[in-house]
Amino acid sequence: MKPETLSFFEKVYDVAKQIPYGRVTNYGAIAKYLGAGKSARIVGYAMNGSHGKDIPTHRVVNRKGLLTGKHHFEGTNLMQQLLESEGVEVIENQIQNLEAVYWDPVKELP
DNA sequence: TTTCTGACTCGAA
DNA sequence: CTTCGAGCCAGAA
Repeated sequence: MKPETLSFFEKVYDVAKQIPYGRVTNYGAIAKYLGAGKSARIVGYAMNGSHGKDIPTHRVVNRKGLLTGKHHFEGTNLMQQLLESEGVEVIENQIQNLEAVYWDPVKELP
């Protein structure tokens, strides 16, 4: 499989699917893993197109641990509830103890 | 065809 | 200390 044939979105989806249960990551980390450290916004945009796929987009937040994309979920706190159900403490749309649940694809993936 | 926007991040003033 | 701008890719108008 030639990675060149995979568009940026495909790669983003591939990484996002590999986020372990109870962990979270940020857009910049995924972008950096893909070799485009400055394309964090594209990662977020890709999440917008992940609707209907098996992508746990609720595990992807901005680098501050803030649930910037929660507005794109149904209701007002669905994203937060999904994270809390996985053992992630979330207060005011912000992940608490982020370092404990943070998952960096650059370090965790080969 | 060009232009604009978006679930972001970082460096510089 | 705070504030601001530039860069990245893809899709829609």
